[in-house]
Amino acid sequence: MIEVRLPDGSVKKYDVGVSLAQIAQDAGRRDALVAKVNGELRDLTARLDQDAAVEFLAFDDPEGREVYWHSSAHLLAQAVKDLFPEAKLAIGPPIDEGFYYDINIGRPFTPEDVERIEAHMRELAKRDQPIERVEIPREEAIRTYGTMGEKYKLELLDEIPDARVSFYRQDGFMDMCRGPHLPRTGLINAIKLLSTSGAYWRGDEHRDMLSRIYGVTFPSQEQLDEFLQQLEEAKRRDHRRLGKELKIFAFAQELGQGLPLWLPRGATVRRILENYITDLELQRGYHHVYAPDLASVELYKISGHWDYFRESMYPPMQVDNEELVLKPMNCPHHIMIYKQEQRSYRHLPVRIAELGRMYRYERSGTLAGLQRVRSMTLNDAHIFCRPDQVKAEFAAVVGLIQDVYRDFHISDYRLDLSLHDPKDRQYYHQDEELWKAAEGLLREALDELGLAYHAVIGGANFYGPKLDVQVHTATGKVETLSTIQLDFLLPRRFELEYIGEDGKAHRPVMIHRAIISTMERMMAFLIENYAGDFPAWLAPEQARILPIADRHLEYAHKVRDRLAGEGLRVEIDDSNERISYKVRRGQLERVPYMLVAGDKEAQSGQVAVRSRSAGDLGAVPIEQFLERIRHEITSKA
RNA sequence: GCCGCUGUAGCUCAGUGGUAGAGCGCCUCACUUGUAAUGAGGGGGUCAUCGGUUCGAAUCCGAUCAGCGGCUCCA
Repeated sequence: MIEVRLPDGSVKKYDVGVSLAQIAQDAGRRDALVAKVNGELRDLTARLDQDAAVEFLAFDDPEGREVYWHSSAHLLAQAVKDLFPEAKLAIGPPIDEGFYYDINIGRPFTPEDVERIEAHMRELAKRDQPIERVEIPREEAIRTYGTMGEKYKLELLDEIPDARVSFYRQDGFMDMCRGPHLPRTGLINAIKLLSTSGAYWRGDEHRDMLSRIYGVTFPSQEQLDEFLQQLEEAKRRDHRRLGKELKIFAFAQELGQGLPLWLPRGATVRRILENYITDLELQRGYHHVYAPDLASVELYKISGHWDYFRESMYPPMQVDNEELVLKPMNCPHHIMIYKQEQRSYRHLPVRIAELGRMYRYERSGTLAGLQRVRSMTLNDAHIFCRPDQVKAEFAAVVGLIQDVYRDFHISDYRLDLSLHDPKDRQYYHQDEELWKAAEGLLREALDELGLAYHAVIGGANFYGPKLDVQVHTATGKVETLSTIQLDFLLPRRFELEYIGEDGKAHRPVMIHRAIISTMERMMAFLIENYAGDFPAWLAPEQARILPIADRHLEYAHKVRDRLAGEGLRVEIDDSNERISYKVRRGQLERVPYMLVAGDKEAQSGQVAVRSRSAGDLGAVPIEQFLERIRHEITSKA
């Protein structure tokens, strides 16, 4: 007999060899998809031969869902193999929201193919086949896959050192897999294949282009419907759609790809953002500068951008005896500003900031609305400091980020510690000592602040490691908003110095940082985060006066002048329309306040206030409304 | 850049080999209006661009450009 301990603390005795499925059934866990035995995920079909702590995971558990989607990927592969026996399977993992499988059938999947595959998956699921784990000797696996011509599987097998490898079998279909998996295909009820795309084998653009099919599955149709509805909701938040609707920015084919136009309303919001962050930085000891958009190639040869960043730069243009490029980064310029005077240790840190316009050649397929563009203005700054000041400066930047995020109500983010990949000799400078020093220092600084982060190998810049603040876009992608980068390299390349207490020259450390990202990306993020409803302090139009009839126009102008005189952004809807129509238009254009002005209001010096979110608030004196919106603006509510 | 999909009026979309349509927006007129659409009339598209097939192309084919979903890359 063995003892099984369940999460509720109860202990049950079982015969050796009892299946986890049996235990789940006894525990009344009909929703169990997979088990965790002594903290390790196991198939429900697995058997126990010694005492263990067992818990069961259902679909509502992230790990349970992962298994569910992993098995769904197998089901997809099985369906494809049935319909396209010549298909070569690559990999099919679960992802955050669903799963995919990379497959090569020698041509892309057509929408019709996908429909057939989806239908066939349903059929296979309905057959409710048991999913079994089998372990076979490595040699046998190589032989089998060899005769099947499964070249991707063979390559994967190459990297598995174990003598025996595990496979999962359902209904005659076998796939090499570590598992675990669902016990039966019948648990997969609601199936939707979402999209197809090309994907390089092993993510390497020099290798085979495979066809990837994305899908998602749920235990019930209701859950699937809800998921699909959420996708629709997300589309409504998409900054590309809202940006057009709300006349914030635009692209023109005649202008070129990735080159956004800021329309008046967007420009207004941008100006507020720029003033906001500039003021904050000035308060915190930054000095704002301006640098030209063009610079000599020489500058970037010194910095190393020419060697490491050239493919993201626009090609140089020859003018007279100079070779000029559009600047892809602001750091070398700020370095030149640092070098304008001899610096003493007493002057450090020197914090040089700029809303720096940059141009980067991004590959056309990567451009996305304002999230990824080719001309952008970065809320950039470079802090030149002594080594002993790095941690304090780092902490100050983190503090600034936290303050700013509070103002913008940003709470859903993740910290990535982006480190260099020593194997990538192409992109990273080769001084391992410098990497060690910079990365070590960054980790220390983070640990001292008690910040939770996760490390990303290969995420660093060529000159140093960084801390990236990652946020989600409406379409579910992850983008960097803020970044803090530690750099020991450029000070050396530019031979930066400060005179120390000892009267000798020392080398400063550089911190590159961006708080509200580029104006473009921040704008995209804010549109999505607020779903188009900018709070009053950011709204391009804060209030709109709606005269009831023509005879109220004069009063409307008086109100406008009063409010505009206070610095508010106010318009009058003087169109020949009924009030309900003007209200409707104001709501659709997301104006935070509408001020209705009719006979009553004109007589009493009032406005009937309508809030975008709360509706009709009744008539109040103009001064009272002013007080209300002023408070709302200063509190950034 | 690569793979796939898409491209019709300012916007959202219908039209699938036989000389271009709707709703909204825009303009004009009337109504002078009280919190999410007043009514009537009007203007507006070389159907992304270029080339081909055809008696005839928005429709079929090719190329180019742009957008979208991914891959790769990144603020």
